[in-house]
Amino acid sequence: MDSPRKRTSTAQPRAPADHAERFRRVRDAHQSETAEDYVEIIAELIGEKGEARLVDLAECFGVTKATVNNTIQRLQRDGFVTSEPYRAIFLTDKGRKLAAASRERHLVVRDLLISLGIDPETAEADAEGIEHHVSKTTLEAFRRHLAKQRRPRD
Amino acid sequence: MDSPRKRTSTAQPRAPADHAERFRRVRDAHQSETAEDYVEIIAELIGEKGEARLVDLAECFGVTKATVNNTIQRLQRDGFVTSEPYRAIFLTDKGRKLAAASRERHLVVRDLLISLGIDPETAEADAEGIEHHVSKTTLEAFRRHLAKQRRPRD
DNA sequence: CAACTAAGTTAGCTGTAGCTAAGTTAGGTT
DNA sequence: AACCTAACTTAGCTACAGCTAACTTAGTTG
Repeated sequence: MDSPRKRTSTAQPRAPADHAERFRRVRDAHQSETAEDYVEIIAELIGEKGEARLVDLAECFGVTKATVNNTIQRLQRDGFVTSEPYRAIFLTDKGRKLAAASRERHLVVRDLLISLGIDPETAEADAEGIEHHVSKTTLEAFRRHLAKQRRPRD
Repeated sequence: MDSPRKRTSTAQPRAPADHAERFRRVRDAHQSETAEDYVEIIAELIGEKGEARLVDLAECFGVTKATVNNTIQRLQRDGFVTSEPYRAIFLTDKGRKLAAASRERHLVVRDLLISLGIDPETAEADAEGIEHHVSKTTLEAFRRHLAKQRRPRD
């Protein structure tokens, strides 16, 4: 017996080194990353070309078609996309919502990095990894900072 | 035939949507995350108690001892730690170096978040996920921003 | 309309990262 | 010295995320 997933909210009296919960959250974020990245790109492709093909996704992510196929099946299972054999991939409502939120967050993160003097190239690249770990609270703070930057004297 | 891992630096003439390289970097970051998190915590435990026990790591990360055992074996294989059966875990030079760098980066990221008005609690939590995706360039920019904050009139 | 090709699928492999359950070992207690 | 118990290990499972190789389908083109 050894189950670490229990203490979801036992209100430990200020655990000495409560890393556990934080790491749990990072692990959870990793779970959602793939979905977020895929729906974001799918939305982009649909916007650009009207549809998202498996081969385009493979190209975009730099992985094989087989890998994309696997992932799409998972995303379909989880209700983010619809796809029929040999046909293009489309987003469900759930997928579209996630895509919009992800995109917005991505842009905020990227712009924040730029606002700190990071070159757009690097900002774009780092935002890709960072975005998935930015909590609501932090995202809000980023937005506030950007707003402040835009109208310095106020 | 379908290998996406080839184009390491073929200097494509400004690829239209060169997401691929970015995503590749995010995947690479994920690879190193575990190592960074572990050596950081191991260093901390050694600092506090003189040694790092498997059971403490399990507690810290909120995973089972079996999982930690696996991970430690991988870290040993990769030359970050030394460990003998039923004994505590210690860092190699390589491990210590990684731990120091990770810790420093972690602190910079956390402090940057705090400097943007995020509460320390959240900053600490988000830093945990974000730190692994902060490039050298970005880290430098973070440091500059912190330095500027500390002496506003200059 | 036949055939070719690009797109998509399937099968089967690897490695990481988690888990449970059951077994060992080391070290402290009696 | 014997024995408990906590710490550690091992075995065997799941899911994700990648790969290659081989196959099928759809769509274009001669």
